[in-house]
Amino acid sequence: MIRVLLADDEHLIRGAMAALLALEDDLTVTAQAATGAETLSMARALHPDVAVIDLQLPDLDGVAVAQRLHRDVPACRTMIVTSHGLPGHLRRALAAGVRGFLPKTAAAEILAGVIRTVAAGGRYVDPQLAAEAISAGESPLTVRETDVLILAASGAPIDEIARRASLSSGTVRNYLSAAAGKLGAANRHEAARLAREQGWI
Amino acid sequence: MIRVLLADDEHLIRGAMAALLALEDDLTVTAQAATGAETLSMARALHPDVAVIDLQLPDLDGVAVAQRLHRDVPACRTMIVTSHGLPGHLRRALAAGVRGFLPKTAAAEILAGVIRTVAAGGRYVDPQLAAEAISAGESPLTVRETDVLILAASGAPIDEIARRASLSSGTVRNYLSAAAGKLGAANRHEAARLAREQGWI
DNA sequence: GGTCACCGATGACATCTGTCATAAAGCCCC
DNA sequence: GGGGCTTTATGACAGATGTCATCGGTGACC
Repeated sequence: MIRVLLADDEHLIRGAMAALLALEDDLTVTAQAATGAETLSMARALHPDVAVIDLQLPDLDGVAVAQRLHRDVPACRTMIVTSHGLPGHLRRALAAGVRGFLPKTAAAEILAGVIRTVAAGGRYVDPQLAAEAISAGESPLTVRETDVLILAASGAPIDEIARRASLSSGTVRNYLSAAAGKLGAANRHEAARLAREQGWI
Repeated sequence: MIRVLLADDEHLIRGAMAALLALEDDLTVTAQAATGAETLSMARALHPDVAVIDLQLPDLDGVAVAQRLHRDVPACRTMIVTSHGLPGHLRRALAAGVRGFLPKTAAAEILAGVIRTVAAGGRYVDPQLAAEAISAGESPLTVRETDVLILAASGAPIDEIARRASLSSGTVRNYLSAAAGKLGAANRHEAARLAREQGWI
Protein backbone atom coordinates (compact mmCIF):
# COMPACT_ATOMS: atom_id res chain seq x y z
CA MET A 1 0.00 0.00 0.00
CA ILE A 2 1.39 3.37 -1.05
CA ARG A 3 0.89 6.02 1.63
CA VAL A 4 0.21 9.49 0.21
CA LEU A 5 0.35 12.95 1.78
CA LEU A 6 -1.77 15.57 0.00
CA ALA A 7 -0.79 19.25 0.31
CA ASP A 8 -3.04 21.89 -1.23
CA ASP A 9 -4.38 25.06 0.32
CA GLU A 10 -7.65 24.74 -1.57
CA HIS A 11 -9.66 22.53 0.74
CA LEU A 12 -12.25 21.65 -1.89
CA ILE A 13 -9.60 20.50 -4.37
CA ARG A 14 -7.67 18.61 -1.71
CA GLY A 15 -10.79 16.76 -0.62
CA ALA A 16 -11.75 16.02 -4.20
CA MET A 17 -8.31 14.62 -4.98
CA ALA A 18 -8.53 12.48 -1.85
CA ALA A 19 -11.86 11.11 -3.09
CA LEU A 20 -10.28 10.37 -6.44
CA LEU A 21 -7.37 8.50 -4.87
CA ALA A 22 -9.68 6.62 -2.52
CA LEU A 23 -10.95 4.75 -5.58
CA GLU A 24 -7.53 3.08 -5.97
CA ASP A 25 -6.93 -0.13 -4.03
CA ASP A 26 -3.20 0.29 -3.61
CA LEU A 27 -3.21 3.95 -2.51
CA THR A 28 -4.20 5.51 0.78
CA VAL A 29 -4.22 9.19 1.69
CA THR A 30 -2.72 9.19 5.17
CA ALA A 31 -2.58 12.95 5.68
CA GLN A 32 -3.75 16.25 4.22
CA ALA A 33 -2.03 19.59 4.70
CA ALA A 34 -3.03 23.13 3.76
CA THR A 35 0.30 24.90 4.27
CA GLY A 36 4.00 24.23 3.80
CA ALA A 37 4.63 24.11 7.53
CA GLU A 38 1.81 21.62 8.03
CA THR A 39 3.17 19.48 5.20
CA LEU A 40 6.60 19.32 6.80
CA SER A 41 5.40 18.48 10.30
CA MET A 42 2.99 15.83 9.04
CA ALA A 43 5.62 14.25 6.83
CA ARG A 44 8.09 14.12 9.72
CA ALA A 45 5.51 12.43 11.92
CA LEU A 46 4.01 9.99 9.42
CA HIS A 47 6.74 9.26 6.86
CA PRO A 48 4.49 8.95 3.81
CA ASP A 49 5.80 7.27 0.65
CA VAL A 50 4.81 10.11 -1.65
CA ALA A 51 3.98 13.77 -1.01
CA VAL A 52 1.73 15.37 -3.64
CA ILE A 53 2.33 19.10 -3.22
CA ASP A 54 0.55 22.03 -4.83
CA LEU A 55 2.98 24.64 -6.14
CA GLN A 56 1.08 27.52 -4.59
CA LEU A 57 0.90 27.26 -0.83
CA PRO A 58 0.17 30.24 1.40
CA ASP A 59 3.41 30.20 3.38
CA LEU A 60 6.03 28.40 1.30
CA ASP A 61 6.58 27.66 -2.35
CA GLY A 62 5.82 24.02 -3.19
CA VAL A 63 9.34 23.51 -4.48
CA ALA A 64 10.81 24.88 -1.25
CA VAL A 65 8.65 22.45 0.71
CA ALA A 66 9.89 19.56 -1.44
CA GLN A 67 13.48 20.63 -0.88
CA ARG A 68 13.13 20.60 2.91
CA LEU A 69 11.22 17.36 2.76
CA HIS A 70 14.11 15.67 0.94
CA ARG A 71 16.44 16.83 3.71
CA ASP A 72 14.21 15.90 6.64
CA VAL A 73 12.43 12.80 5.31
CA PRO A 74 14.68 11.40 2.57
CA ALA A 75 12.56 8.30 1.98
CA CYS A 76 9.58 10.41 1.00
CA ARG A 77 9.36 11.03 -2.75
CA THR A 78 7.79 14.27 -3.88
CA MET A 79 5.68 15.40 -6.80
CA ILE A 80 4.25 18.80 -7.70
CA VAL A 81 0.74 19.56 -8.94
CA THR A 82 0.04 23.03 -10.25
CA SER A 83 -2.57 25.19 -11.93
CA HIS A 84 -0.11 27.25 -13.91
CA GLY A 85 2.12 25.07 -16.05
CA LEU A 86 5.06 27.43 -16.44
CA PRO A 87 8.35 26.17 -17.88
CA GLY A 88 10.43 27.93 -15.23
CA HIS A 89 8.58 26.22 -12.41
CA LEU A 90 9.22 22.80 -13.90
CA ARG A 91 12.88 23.63 -14.23
CA ARG A 92 13.15 24.72 -10.60
CA ALA A 93 11.23 21.69 -9.39
CA LEU A 94 13.42 19.20 -11.21
CA ALA A 95 16.54 20.94 -9.92
CA ALA A 96 15.15 20.51 -6.40
CA GLY A 97 14.81 16.74 -6.82
CA VAL A 98 11.07 16.59 -7.41
CA ARG A 99 10.20 13.37 -9.26
CA GLY A 100 6.79 14.19 -10.71
CA PHE A 101 5.33 17.35 -12.21
CA LEU A 102 1.71 17.47 -13.25
CA PRO A 103 -0.35 20.48 -14.36
CA LYS A 104 -3.93 20.36 -13.14
CA THR A 105 -5.04 20.31 -16.77
CA ALA A 106 -3.70 16.75 -17.04
CA ALA A 107 -6.29 13.95 -17.17
CA ALA A 108 -7.60 12.85 -13.79
CA GLU A 109 -7.04 9.23 -14.71
CA ILE A 110 -3.27 9.52 -14.77
CA LEU A 111 -2.78 10.92 -11.26
CA ALA A 112 -2.78 7.55 -9.56
CA GLY A 113 -0.41 6.15 -12.17
CA VAL A 114 2.04 8.98 -11.67
CA ILE A 115 1.94 8.48 -7.91
CA ARG A 116 2.76 4.81 -8.42
CA THR A 117 5.61 5.68 -10.78
CA VAL A 118 7.05 8.20 -8.34
CA ALA A 119 6.63 5.83 -5.38
CA ALA A 120 8.60 3.21 -7.30
CA GLY A 121 11.46 5.66 -7.77
CA GLY A 122 10.57 6.66 -11.31
CA ARG A 123 9.96 10.09 -12.75
CA TYR A 124 7.06 11.64 -14.60
CA VAL A 125 6.82 15.02 -16.25
CA ASP A 126 3.86 16.23 -18.29
CA PRO A 127 5.01 15.79 -21.92
CA GLN A 128 3.63 19.07 -23.24
CA LEU A 129 5.13 21.07 -20.42
CA ALA A 130 8.47 19.32 -20.87
CA ALA A 131 8.51 20.36 -24.51
CA GLU A 132 7.78 23.96 -23.58
CA ALA A 133 10.46 23.96 -20.91
CA ILE A 134 13.03 22.71 -23.39
CA SER A 135 12.10 25.16 -26.12
CA ALA A 136 11.81 28.11 -23.74
CA GLY A 137 15.27 27.68 -22.26
CA GLU A 138 16.33 29.25 -19.00
CA SER A 139 16.00 32.77 -17.82
CA PRO A 140 18.43 35.15 -19.52
CA LEU A 141 18.33 37.41 -16.47
CA THR A 142 21.10 37.74 -13.93
CA VAL A 143 20.41 37.30 -10.23
CA ARG A 144 20.09 41.00 -9.47
CA GLU A 145 18.09 41.70 -12.59
CA THR A 146 15.63 39.08 -11.40
CA ASP A 147 15.55 40.52 -7.88
CA VAL A 148 14.82 43.99 -9.13
CA LEU A 149 12.24 42.79 -11.63
CA ILE A 150 10.39 40.97 -8.85
CA LEU A 151 10.22 44.20 -6.89
CA ALA A 152 9.11 46.04 -10.01
CA ALA A 153 6.30 43.55 -10.59
CA SER A 154 4.08 45.15 -7.96
CA GLY A 155 3.97 48.35 -9.99
CA ALA A 156 5.99 50.40 -7.53
CA PRO A 157 7.88 53.46 -8.80
CA ILE A 158 11.65 53.23 -9.29
CA ASP A 159 12.50 55.09 -6.10
CA GLU A 160 10.65 52.61 -3.94
CA ILE A 161 12.23 49.67 -5.73
CA ALA A 162 15.62 51.24 -5.10
CA ARG A 163 14.80 51.73 -1.44
CA ARG A 164 13.60 48.18 -1.01
CA ALA A 165 16.59 46.74 -2.87
CA SER A 166 19.06 49.07 -1.15
CA LEU A 167 20.36 50.30 -4.49
CA SER A 168 20.66 53.69 -6.10
CA SER A 169 17.78 54.55 -8.35
CA GLY A 170 20.18 54.85 -11.29
CA THR A 171 21.34 51.29 -10.79
CA VAL A 172 17.77 50.07 -10.61
CA ARG A 173 17.01 51.81 -13.88
CA ASN A 174 20.02 50.18 -15.50
CA TYR A 175 18.99 46.71 -14.36
CA LEU A 176 15.42 47.17 -15.47
CA SER A 177 16.53 48.56 -18.80
CA ALA A 178 18.80 45.54 -19.27
CA ALA A 179 16.01 43.14 -18.29
CA ALA A 180 13.53 44.78 -20.64
CA GLY A 181 16.09 44.61 -23.42
CA LYS A 182 16.77 40.91 -22.88
CA LEU A 183 13.06 40.13 -22.76
CA GLY A 184 12.17 42.29 -25.74
CA ALA A 185 9.81 44.43 -23.66
CA ALA A 186 8.99 48.09 -24.18
CA ASN A 187 9.17 48.87 -20.45
CA ARG A 188 9.71 47.22 -17.08
CA HIS A 189 6.04 46.42 -16.58
CA GLU A 190 5.79 44.47 -19.79
CA ALA A 191 9.09 42.83 -18.87
CA ALA A 192 7.65 41.76 -15.53
CA ARG A 193 4.60 40.29 -17.24
CA LEU A 194 6.69 38.35 -19.73
CA ALA A 195 8.99 37.01 -17.03
CA ARG A 196 5.98 35.96 -14.98
CA GLU A 197 4.52 34.10 -17.94
CA GLN A 198 7.74 32.13 -18.24
CA GLY A 199 7.91 31.38 -14.55
CA TRP A 200 11.19 33.28 -14.25
CA ILE A 201 10.05 35.55 -11.44
CA MET B 1 -31.73 12.31 -8.29
CA ILE B 2 -30.04 15.67 -8.94
CA ARG B 3 -28.30 15.78 -12.30
CA VAL B 4 -25.08 17.85 -12.28
CA LEU B 5 -22.99 19.31 -15.08
CA LEU B 6 -19.36 19.99 -14.14
CA ALA B 7 -17.43 22.68 -16.05
CA ASP B 8 -13.73 23.21 -15.31
CA ASP B 9 -10.85 23.45 -17.72
CA GLU B 10 -8.53 21.67 -15.29
CA HIS B 11 -9.19 18.06 -16.13
CA LEU B 12 -7.59 16.74 -12.97
CA ILE B 13 -9.74 18.96 -10.77
CA ARG B 14 -12.89 18.19 -12.73
CA GLY B 15 -12.29 14.47 -12.44
CA ALA B 16 -11.53 14.78 -8.74
CA MET B 17 -14.71 16.74 -8.10
CA ALA B 18 -16.66 14.12 -10.02
CA ALA B 19 -15.17 11.44 -7.77
CA LEU B 20 -16.17 13.48 -4.74
CA LEU B 21 -19.76 13.86 -5.95
CA ALA B 22 -19.97 10.19 -6.89
CA LEU B 23 -19.92 9.44 -3.16
CA GLU B 24 -23.35 11.06 -2.78
CA ASP B 25 -26.40 8.91 -3.36
CA ASP B 26 -28.71 11.64 -4.56
CA LEU B 27 -26.28 13.31 -7.00
CA THR B 28 -25.09 12.19 -10.41
CA VAL B 29 -22.58 13.92 -12.68
CA THR B 30 -24.20 13.61 -16.08
CA ALA B 31 -21.70 15.65 -18.06
CA GLN B 32 -18.30 17.30 -17.84
CA ALA B 33 -17.14 20.25 -19.91
CA ALA B 34 -13.77 21.96 -20.28
CA THR B 35 -14.84 25.15 -22.05
CA GLY B 36 -17.71 27.59 -22.02
CA ALA B 37 -18.90 26.49 -25.44
CA GLU B 38 -18.88 22.85 -24.39
CA THR B 39 -20.82 23.72 -21.26
CA LEU B 40 -23.54 25.45 -23.26
CA SER B 41 -23.97 22.73 -25.86
CA MET B 42 -24.00 19.97 -23.24
CA ALA B 43 -26.50 21.83 -21.09
CA ARG B 44 -28.79 22.38 -24.09
CA ALA B 45 -28.66 18.69 -24.92
CA LEU B 46 -28.94 17.21 -21.44
CA HIS B 47 -30.87 19.76 -19.35
CA PRO B 48 -29.02 19.17 -16.07
CA ASP B 49 -30.53 20.41 -12.81
CA VAL B 50 -27.41 22.24 -11.69
CA ALA B 51 -24.34 23.48 -13.56
CA VAL B 52 -21.21 23.84 -11.43
CA ILE B 53 -19.00 26.24 -13.39
CA ASP B 54 -15.42 27.28 -12.78
CA LEU B 55 -14.94 31.04 -13.07
CA GLN B 56 -11.87 30.71 -15.28
CA LEU B 57 -12.62 28.96 -18.53
CA PRO B 58 -10.39 29.27 -21.59
CA ASP B 59 -12.98 30.77 -23.94
CA LEU B 60 -15.66 32.44 -21.83
CA ASP B 61 -15.88 33.85 -18.35
CA GLY B 62 -17.81 31.55 -15.99
CA VAL B 63 -20.33 34.29 -15.26
CA ALA B 64 -20.91 34.85 -18.99
CA VAL B 65 -21.57 31.12 -19.39
CA ALA B 66 -24.08 31.22 -16.54
CA GLN B 67 -25.83 34.19 -18.11
CA ARG B 68 -26.31 32.43 -21.45
CA LEU B 69 -27.33 29.26 -19.67
CA HIS B 70 -30.15 31.08 -17.91
CA ARG B 71 -31.41 32.30 -21.26
CA ASP B 72 -31.07 29.00 -23.13
CA VAL B 73 -31.87 26.49 -20.38
CA PRO B 74 -33.90 28.39 -17.77
CA ALA B 75 -34.59 25.33 -15.62
CA CYS B 76 -30.87 24.79 -15.04
CA ARG B 77 -29.61 26.47 -11.87
CA THR B 78 -26.02 27.66 -11.86
CA MET B 79 -23.26 27.95 -9.31
CA ILE B 80 -19.70 29.21 -9.59
CA VAL B 81 -16.59 27.63 -8.13
CA THR B 82 -13.37 29.63 -8.21
CA SER B 83 -9.75 29.67 -7.09
CA HIS B 84 -9.57 33.39 -6.56
CA GLY B 85 -12.24 34.59 -4.18
CA LEU B 86 -12.44 38.21 -5.28
CA PRO B 87 -15.30 40.43 -4.09
CA GLY B 88 -15.90 41.87 -7.57
CA HIS B 89 -16.41 38.43 -9.06
CA LEU B 90 -19.04 37.53 -6.50
CA ARG B 91 -20.84 40.78 -7.18
CA ARG B 92 -20.89 40.15 -10.94
CA ALA B 93 -22.01 36.55 -10.47
CA LEU B 94 -24.94 37.43 -8.24
CA ALA B 95 -26.01 40.14 -10.67
CA ALA B 96 -26.03 37.50 -13.41
CA GLY B 97 -28.43 35.28 -11.47
CA VAL B 98 -25.93 32.73 -10.21
CA ARG B 99 -27.32 31.00 -7.12
CA GLY B 100 -24.18 29.59 -5.52
CA PHE B 101 -20.67 30.96 -5.15
CA LEU B 102 -17.95 28.84 -3.61
CA PRO B 103 -14.21 29.53 -3.44
CA LYS B 104 -12.08 26.41 -3.82
CA THR B 105 -10.73 27.05 -0.35
CA ALA B 106 -14.11 26.05 1.08
CA ALA B 107 -14.36 22.66 2.77
CA ALA B 108 -14.89 19.74 0.40
CA GLU B 109 -17.70 18.43 2.57
CA ILE B 110 -20.02 21.32 1.83
CA LEU B 111 -19.98 21.09 -1.98
CA ALA B 112 -22.71 18.46 -2.18
CA GLY B 113 -24.83 20.40 0.30
CA VAL B 114 -24.54 23.59 -1.71
CA ILE B 115 -25.52 21.74 -4.88
CA ARG B 116 -28.62 20.41 -3.11
CA THR B 117 -29.49 23.89 -1.86
CA VAL B 118 -29.08 25.40 -5.32
CA ALA B 119 -31.04 22.57 -6.96
CA ALA B 120 -33.89 23.25 -4.55
CA GLY B 121 -33.98 26.87 -5.61
CA GLY B 122 -32.02 28.23 -2.66
CA ARG B 123 -28.88 30.34 -2.62
CA TYR B 124 -25.48 29.88 -1.06
CA VAL B 125 -22.59 32.31 -0.87
CA ASP B 126 -19.36 31.70 1.02
CA PRO B 127 -19.82 33.73 4.25
CA GLN B 128 -16.29 35.13 4.40
CA LEU B 129 -16.38 36.23 0.79
CA ALA B 130 -19.80 37.79 1.26
CA ALA B 131 -18.42 39.89 4.11
CA GLU B 132 -15.52 41.05 1.96
CA ALA B 133 -17.78 41.89 -0.93
CA ILE B 134 -19.98 44.02 1.29
CA SER B 135 -17.10 45.86 2.93
CA ALA B 136 -15.21 46.38 -0.33
CA GLY B 137 -18.09 48.03 -2.15
CA GLU B 138 -18.29 48.35 -5.89
CA SER B 139 -15.76 49.60 -8.35
CA PRO B 140 -15.38 53.38 -8.32
CA LEU B 141 -14.25 53.31 -11.95
CA THR B 142 -16.35 54.38 -14.89
CA VAL B 143 -16.85 52.04 -17.84
CA ARG B 144 -14.16 53.59 -19.99
CA GLU B 145 -11.73 53.91 -17.12
CA THR B 146 -12.16 50.20 -16.59
CA ASP B 147 -11.69 49.44 -20.29
CA VAL B 148 -8.51 51.43 -20.48
CA LEU B 149 -7.15 50.00 -17.25
CA ILE B 150 -7.70 46.49 -18.60
CA LEU B 151 -5.62 47.37 -21.63
CA ALA B 152 -2.99 48.96 -19.39
CA ALA B 153 -2.75 45.81 -17.30
CA SER B 154 -0.58 44.08 -19.89
CA GLY B 155 2.13 46.66 -19.33
CA ALA B 156 1.80 48.25 -22.77
CA PRO B 157 2.90 51.87 -23.26
CA ILE B 158 0.25 54.58 -23.50
CA ASP B 159 0.44 54.89 -27.27
CA GLU B 160 -0.43 51.26 -27.80
CA ILE B 161 -3.29 51.43 -25.31
CA ALA B 162 -4.60 54.46 -27.21
CA ARG B 163 -4.33 52.60 -30.49
CA ARG B 164 -6.13 49.55 -29.17
CA ALA B 165 -8.87 51.61 -27.54
CA SER B 166 -9.19 53.96 -30.53
CA LEU B 167 -8.63 56.96 -28.30
CA SER B 168 -6.15 59.80 -28.34
CA SER B 169 -3.15 59.22 -26.11
CA GLY B 170 -4.04 62.31 -24.11
CA THR B 171 -7.44 60.89 -23.29
CA VAL B 172 -5.90 57.62 -22.24
CA ARG B 173 -3.58 59.46 -19.90
CA ASN B 174 -6.50 61.33 -18.42
CA TYR B 175 -8.46 58.14 -17.75
CA LEU B 176 -5.49 56.37 -16.25
CA SER B 177 -4.68 59.36 -14.10
CA ALA B 178 -8.28 59.43 -12.88
CA ALA B 179 -8.26 55.69 -12.21
CA ALA B 180 -4.99 55.87 -10.30
CA GLY B 181 -6.35 58.75 -8.26
CA LYS B 182 -9.55 56.90 -7.35
CA LEU B 183 -7.62 53.79 -6.40
CA GLY B 184 -4.92 55.62 -4.49
CA ALA B 185 -2.17 54.30 -6.74
CA ALA B 186 1.09 56.00 -7.63
CA ASN B 187 0.85 55.02 -11.30
CA ARG B 188 -1.30 53.05 -13.71
CA HIS B 189 0.54 49.78 -13.11
CA GLU B 190 -0.11 49.84 -9.40
CA ALA B 191 -3.68 50.87 -10.19
CA ALA B 192 -4.06 47.83 -12.44
CA ARG B 193 -2.72 45.57 -9.72
CA LEU B 194 -5.10 46.99 -7.11
CA ALA B 195 -8.09 46.71 -9.43
CA ARG B 196 -7.18 43.12 -10.22
CA GLU B 197 -6.98 42.27 -6.53
CA GLN B 198 -10.53 43.57 -6.08
CA GLY B 199 -11.82 41.71 -9.12
CA TRP B 200 -12.76 45.00 -10.78
CA ILE B 201 -10.88 44.30 -14.00
C1' DG C 1 48.11 37.88 -15.98
C1' DG C 2 44.34 38.76 -19.05
C1' DT C 3 39.56 38.29 -20.26
C1' DC C 4 34.97 38.16 -19.18
C1' DA C 5 30.60 38.54 -16.70
C1' DC C 6 28.31 40.54 -12.97
C1' DC C 7 27.52 44.17 -9.50
C1' DG C 8 26.98 48.92 -8.36
C1' DA C 9 27.23 53.65 -9.45
C1' DT C 10 27.10 58.41 -11.97
C1' DG C 11 25.76 61.76 -15.52
C1' DA C 12 23.39 63.25 -19.59
C1' DC C 13 19.72 63.11 -22.73
C1' DA C 14 15.30 62.20 -24.94
C1' DT C 15 11.07 60.52 -24.23
C1' DC C 16 7.20 58.85 -21.58
C1' DT C 17 3.98 59.57 -18.05
C1' DG C 18 1.06 61.88 -14.54
C1' DT C 19 -1.43 66.01 -13.53
C1' DC C 20 -4.18 69.90 -14.23
C1' DA C 21 -7.05 73.36 -16.63
C1' DT C 22 -10.31 73.67 -20.00
C1' DA C 23 -13.95 72.56 -23.28
C1' DA C 24 -17.55 70.50 -26.28
C1' DA C 25 -20.92 66.86 -26.80
C1' DG C 26 -24.20 63.52 -25.02
C1' DC C 27 -27.09 61.52 -21.52
C1' DC C 28 -29.97 61.04 -17.32
C1' DC C 29 -32.67 63.01 -13.80
C1' DC C 30 -35.32 66.35 -11.42
C1' DG D 1 -34.20 73.83 -18.90
C1' DG D 2 -30.44 73.28 -15.72
C1' DG D 3 -27.21 70.41 -13.04
C1' DG D 4 -24.36 66.66 -12.94
C1' DC D 5 -21.80 62.87 -14.81
C1' DT D 6 -19.44 60.53 -18.63
C1' DT D 7 -16.82 60.54 -22.83
C1' DT D 8 -13.50 62.54 -25.62
C1' DA D 9 -10.11 65.86 -26.63
C1' DT D 10 -6.14 69.51 -26.42
C1' DG D 11 -2.25 72.06 -24.39
C1' DA D 12 1.20 72.81 -20.97
C1' DC D 13 4.31 71.49 -17.42
C1' DA D 14 7.02 68.80 -14.02
C1' DG D 15 8.74 64.74 -12.91
C1' DA D 16 9.53 59.77 -13.90
C1' DT D 17 11.51 56.59 -16.93
C1' DG D 18 14.46 54.35 -20.57
C1' DT D 19 18.88 54.50 -22.77
C1' DC D 20 23.61 54.97 -23.27
C1' DA D 21 28.49 55.82 -22.15
C1' DT D 22 31.59 55.18 -18.69
C1' DC D 23 33.77 53.82 -14.48
C1' DG D 24 35.70 50.84 -10.49
C1' DG D 25 35.48 46.55 -7.99
C1' DT D 26 35.00 41.43 -7.61
C1' DG D 27 35.24 36.72 -8.73
C1' DA D 28 35.65 32.95 -12.22
C1' DC D 29 38.11 30.88 -15.89
C1' DC D 30 41.91 29.99 -19.09
